[in-house]
Amino acid sequence: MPPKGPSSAAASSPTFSPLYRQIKSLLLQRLESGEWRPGEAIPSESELATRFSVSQGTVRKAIDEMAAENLLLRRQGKGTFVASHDDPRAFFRFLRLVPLAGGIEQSQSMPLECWRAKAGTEVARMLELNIGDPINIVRRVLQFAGKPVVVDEIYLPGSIFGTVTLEMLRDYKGSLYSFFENSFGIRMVRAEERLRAVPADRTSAELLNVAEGSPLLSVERVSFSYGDKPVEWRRGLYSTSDHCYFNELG
Amino acid sequence: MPPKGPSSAAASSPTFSPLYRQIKSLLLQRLESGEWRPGEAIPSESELATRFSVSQGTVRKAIDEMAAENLLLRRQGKGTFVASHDDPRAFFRFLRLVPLAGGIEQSQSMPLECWRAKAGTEVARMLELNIGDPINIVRRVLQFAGKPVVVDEIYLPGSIFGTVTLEMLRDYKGSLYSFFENSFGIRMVRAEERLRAVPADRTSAELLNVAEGSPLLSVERVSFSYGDKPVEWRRGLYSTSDHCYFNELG
DNA sequence: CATATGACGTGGTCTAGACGGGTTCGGGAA
DNA sequence: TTCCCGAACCCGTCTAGACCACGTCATATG
Repeated sequence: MPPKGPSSAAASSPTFSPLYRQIKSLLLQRLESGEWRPGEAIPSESELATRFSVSQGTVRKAIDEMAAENLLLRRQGKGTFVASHDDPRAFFRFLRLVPLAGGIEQSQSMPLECWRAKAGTEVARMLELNIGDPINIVRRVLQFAGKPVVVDEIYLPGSIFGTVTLEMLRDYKGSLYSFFENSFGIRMVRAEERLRAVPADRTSAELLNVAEGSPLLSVERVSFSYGDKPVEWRRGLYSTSDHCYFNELG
Repeated sequence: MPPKGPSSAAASSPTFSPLYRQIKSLLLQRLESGEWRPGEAIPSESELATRFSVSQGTVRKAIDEMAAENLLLRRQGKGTFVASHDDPRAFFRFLRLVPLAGGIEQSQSMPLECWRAKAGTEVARMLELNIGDPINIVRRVLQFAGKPVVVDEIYLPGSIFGTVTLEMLRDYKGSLYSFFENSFGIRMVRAEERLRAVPADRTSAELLNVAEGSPLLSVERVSFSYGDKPVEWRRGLYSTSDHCYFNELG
């Protein structure tokens, strides 16, 4: 069979994209539709190749890109799997807090409140909602080695999360994103964070056991699911007396 | 010619690495030795393939990885180039500060002091030096739109930088890393940052035009050159009233 | 029953060759 | 002289097929 490629047709068209990117789009659709769920294996490279009528190398290149974006996880000898927040490796991708003293600590989430409300202007803009749309708001404290280090306020669109209750949060063992994934089928893929230094307000100071007005690290985050759809906005206040936010610049 | 690969010899040896990684190592050596300088083009894929007696695809895979690490820059039709901090794209990789209001601002570096000293315990540990080794210390202010936003203290090993003077810094137009690259042939490849919120000390507060004790973002950075060699340690205090530290979590 | 052994399916590596698309430059046509 | 077009060279894409390394599982063997 002669190479087909993007020859004759569609070449140099304004919407042209190479074959492997078209394959990637198809795979992304499958992920987004939930046809393959987090943790599950997707079909083998050779099967996908025959199914899409392309060579194995083309499928491989599509999967390579998706693996580089942490959407898929390749395991030699076993197969290719949909990435999941249940995987311990995924934990530290979204929580960049490390102890100043070194070592690794286990974190524990302590939900405080959880209620339903209507989106204000800021939350609506961040989550691409209309003002007044139903949202869930969660307030929680994150502890390291038994000491409170982070106080979070988390906003989730009601349209896709339905109703979240304090009980559900307290009962779930594991990270919040793992909870979202298993309870609502929503997988966080990417996030943008904006960091500032701010003085502690009264209530946060009490929760974190620091003096009112002392410097805290403010971390505002928008998380995106498949297709760059924003599905979470949160603001965290980090006490950085014993921990720091670690970041790697490539 | 039959595929050679890692067959027969060296397979499953403890120090085994695939061919394309060996090629990558060879290319890294060339970069490290300065045989190919930043901004220059490296030999074409086909020439490297014949030179190393491997297929072009193997060279391609080695270069792909290095391009993903921002060590090389591919340009279709032109060639493959050694990444350089002169490239405007490299600017924002190492300065994650963006205006809160949006938009893009030009930054300007204002060197304040520059002197030679001996490494203390902390700097020596960070830069893998011996205590007492000569170092250069630079203090500077970074302005955005004419307003001071960052005050930096920068430590550079004297063994590789020689002596840096205030005049050199003031005369150079461009980023600091661009200066290091062009004046000393040292290219920063990677960096680790640790962020905390701290109260402003007296001198920093004056330089940044904020109240003493007000919250500042402390950013400690170790920068690495080729071969993960630490070649810079710095601490910056960021005023985050009009700017924030932007980070993307993949 | 417990443990080797080997077949089989998976991703990982490598090769060889073809063609597409971007860039540059020189030579021929207007 | 100016402009256009093709050659030459680069990276980008795609194919086809080979073999390797890893993991699993059924089966044979003690």
